[in-house]
Amino acid sequence: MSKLWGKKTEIEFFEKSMSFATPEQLFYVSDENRYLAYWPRGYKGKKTTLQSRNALIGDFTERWTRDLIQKVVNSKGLFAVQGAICKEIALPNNSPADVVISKTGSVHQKPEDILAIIEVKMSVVWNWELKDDKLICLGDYKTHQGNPGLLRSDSMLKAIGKSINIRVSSFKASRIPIVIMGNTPITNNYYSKVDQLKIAGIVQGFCSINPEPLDDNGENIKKTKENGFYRYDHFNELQEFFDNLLSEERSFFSSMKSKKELGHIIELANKEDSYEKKAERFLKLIKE
DNA sequence: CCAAGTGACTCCACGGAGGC
DNA sequence: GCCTCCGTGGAGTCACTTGG
Repeated sequence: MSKLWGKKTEIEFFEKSMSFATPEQLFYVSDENRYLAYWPRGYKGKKTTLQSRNALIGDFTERWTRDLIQKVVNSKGLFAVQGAICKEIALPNNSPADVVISKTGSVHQKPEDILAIIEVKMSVVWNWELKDDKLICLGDYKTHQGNPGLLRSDSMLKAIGKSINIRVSSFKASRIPIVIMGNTPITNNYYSKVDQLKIAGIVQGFCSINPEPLDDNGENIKKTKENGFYRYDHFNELQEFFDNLLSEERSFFSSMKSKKELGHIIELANKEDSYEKKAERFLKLIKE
């Protein structure tokens, strides 16, 4: 069974990165010459802002997610593609999809081949110290000054913005589910927002694949009321989510019409024989 | 009244596009 | 082929708000 995100994943990130990057590119150097992943809570010494780690952790987490999703869809004969480009649905080469589930393995994608879009928003969660070439975990995200992953409000806003951008890009994007994958919980003032985004059909779910983001069994949210956020604790749980997500085609729809127009559209759509045909007619009519 | 949280703003590395 | 510009993404800063 595949492992989800945890301390071992972060050790892997640092060890892999240190084969080509210097410690100064990966860690802050404190006043006492300690090498730290984040500034510890309460640290009052001189601080700098590390930039060189950003691209590395971004690439690592996207690759890691691609590999995880590939295991989820392997049995279906599908592909998980990192950095997928599809200009028609607002995924140009300077802002590609982090990971997509597709019928083909190519970076250049057609809208009809894409089955799901996954936006990865992950970072280093725990604090680490590099000491004598060894990595020591100093504590969870409550013990350092950083605000990792989806706990940052602007990360949430970026994710929402990118999702809406895809939604309004083309009618071809309307059947493609969008999932935001992080490795932290979300803050409580986004609980109702993620549920509303799910109900409105903009985003099909924010999730964390970090089963134990806090040490000592620290309490953290498992799910919101309407499953707009969900923490996956096992690979099987994640597998079930994607099985369900890919099992039946859905359609996103939106518009701004008068009640009179809408009533007319419903009346016309209702003349069709089956529920599916009524839906197809309705979706066709509201975009006219 | 103070600590924690929030969000706008800023920084910087990277990589692609386009000009020369 | 080189250089400059610019968008992207992770992360720190800081003024302000909120809740205990």
